[in-house]
Amino acid sequence: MKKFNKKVTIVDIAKELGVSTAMVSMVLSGNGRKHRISNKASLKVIETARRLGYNPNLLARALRTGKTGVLGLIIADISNPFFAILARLIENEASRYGYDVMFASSDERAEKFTALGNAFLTKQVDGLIIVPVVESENIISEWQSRGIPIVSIDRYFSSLSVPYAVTDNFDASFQILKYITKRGYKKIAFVAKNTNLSNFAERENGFTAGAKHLNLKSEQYTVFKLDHFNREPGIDNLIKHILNNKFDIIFFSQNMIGIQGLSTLNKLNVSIPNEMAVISFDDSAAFEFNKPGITCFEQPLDQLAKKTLNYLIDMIDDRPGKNKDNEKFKGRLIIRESC
Amino acid sequence: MKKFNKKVTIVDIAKELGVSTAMVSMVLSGNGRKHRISNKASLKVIETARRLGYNPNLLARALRTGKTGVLGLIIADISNPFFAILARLIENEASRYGYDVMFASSDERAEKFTALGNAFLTKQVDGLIIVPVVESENIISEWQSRGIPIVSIDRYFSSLSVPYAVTDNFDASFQILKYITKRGYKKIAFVAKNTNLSNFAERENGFTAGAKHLNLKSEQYTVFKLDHFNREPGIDNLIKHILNNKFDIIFFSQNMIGIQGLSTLNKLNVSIPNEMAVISFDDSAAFEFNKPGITCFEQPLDQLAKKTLNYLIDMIDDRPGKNKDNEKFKGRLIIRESC
DNA sequence: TTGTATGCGTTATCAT
DNA sequence: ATGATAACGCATACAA
Repeated sequence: MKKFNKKVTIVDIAKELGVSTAMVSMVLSGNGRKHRISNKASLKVIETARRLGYNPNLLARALRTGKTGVLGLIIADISNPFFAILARLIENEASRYGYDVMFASSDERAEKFTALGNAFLTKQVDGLIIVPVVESENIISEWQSRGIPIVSIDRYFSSLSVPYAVTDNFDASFQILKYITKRGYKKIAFVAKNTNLSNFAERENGFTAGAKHLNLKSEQYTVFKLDHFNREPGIDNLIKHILNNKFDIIFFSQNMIGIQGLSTLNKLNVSIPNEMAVISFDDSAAFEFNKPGITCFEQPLDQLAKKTLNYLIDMIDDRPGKNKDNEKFKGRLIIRESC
Repeated sequence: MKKFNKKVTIVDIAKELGVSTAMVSMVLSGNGRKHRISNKASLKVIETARRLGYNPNLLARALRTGKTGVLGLIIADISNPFFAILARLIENEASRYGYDVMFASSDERAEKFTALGNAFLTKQVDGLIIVPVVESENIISEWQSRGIPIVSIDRYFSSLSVPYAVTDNFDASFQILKYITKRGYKKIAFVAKNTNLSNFAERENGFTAGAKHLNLKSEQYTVFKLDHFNREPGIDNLIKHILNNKFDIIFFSQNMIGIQGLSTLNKLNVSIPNEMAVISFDDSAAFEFNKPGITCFEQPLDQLAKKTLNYLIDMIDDRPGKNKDNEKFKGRLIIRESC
């Protein structure tokens, strides 16, 4: 593809006006006043720039200043609606601060996560927003020690001092459990992921701690764990097992697990909530449109996105500690008919 | 944030080995063989680079070569699952070619679309993948005349010669209509968007042309149009109108329209398919989990993504016409219980 | 086979 | 208030 009009640079403008590129640069980068460029000179420059169709080469500027105006976003999978919505909110916030964002999906794999982050850094992104994956502490720590501005969202590692914005998952599970018991259910199946990622671990801890706090007997609740990577189709069997063991409610600990579990229940023609009640973390179109609608816990994604960018921009602009450097946000129950 | 280890550059490596930066550059950019650098020299350079922890500054390279290795993706809204899935497929394909992608959501607004594209171009993306919006012909045409590699996906403008990969929407509607009539439905409400964007227009054309081809009488089908931007909540009223006028099936022309319409039908406790049958363009979790499941038409998104990147990479690498420069792909019906 | 020198477009330091 | 010029890190035409 040939470029027809070769690009016009500050040199062209300087030549056209018989002034120095220094002056042109100063006014065009918005530092005219700071350098006390006269008003008429400024205006002339601006006018000529427009007339010639000047566009700054942000690449050159970035090379000089060290700032690209681009953020790297690593989530688990952009095609998962949970992350898609999160990405949209992050996009909006980033844009408010004048940043563009490059995204990529880690598929929960540490090697891919590492490669993606390194690729972004080689491209000189100004900062990283990450959804950390299993076994990613070391690389994150390395990035941080290199001075990369980095914030994690949705999950965090307590062993690291990386700022984060996450849902208060412990409290969330506790809330859900209280609701379940208030509704009178007596034997609860908590379907979890077999992983120690903070978000899932705290959901489980919130559940078990809540059970103790509410004086539930051990026969009244069980925690089942599914493979984190969804490599085995274990959910069908698990659901059957739960059905066969007189549980009266299933508490799904996540979006995708809930959707899959629901799909299984539907296939088996289980009547909800009569034969089995259901409640799940995260909302989803599937939950809204299932009949009956599935009661669920909605995370405060907008707050997570806002706070994440707050932190990140502060780090990029060298204002550490202007904001408290991590926070957990409360979500809310969406009551429907399944529980 | 302070960077502790100042970055190591090819200069450092050259100094360390007492060779020229030219040589280092050649081997490190993978052009060692081309320039006939000796094997031992190459190995020494590579080893030292690794030892010193060298990372190429892609910004500098880009400034020099004019290629950033970044693609700009402008879709309507990343939080819409349709586009989220598309984005994921595009991400995968881009990665196969070694590209990263910056994304942004146009919200179907021409001004935003324009601003986003220009911002990406100022950042020197190597190419643009766009879902064109209403009134965007001019700016697209301008980009193209500037020699920007650009491919449109999902929709296209026949007035432009921009390569595209889209679903054969005309054929799709025809297929759906044939299925509807084969199933014996007699009075069809086609719920469309009031826009002349190619994808929606061709769905409508396929529908009306199909109706004529199948010798349907004009009383047997009606096209209803909703505001493209969803500014008015007209769908509730429209659904009621359709119910009151003895249609026996609704054909939703799109994802979001189908979901909203379904929501309304559910609120009104309409029994599907007895009181009203339903079929929709695009699949969705809502369609899968609704009871009854909604029959729908699935677009071949993977093929669209693949072809889009084929075209784009060929343009970037200056191989115009290696591929046929636009194509329409067939999708398929997913039969469920609603029709 | 390797080195020299220059430029990509911009910003920023020092002069004047 | 403005100009000259050296960087930023890399790639490449031309020499040797």
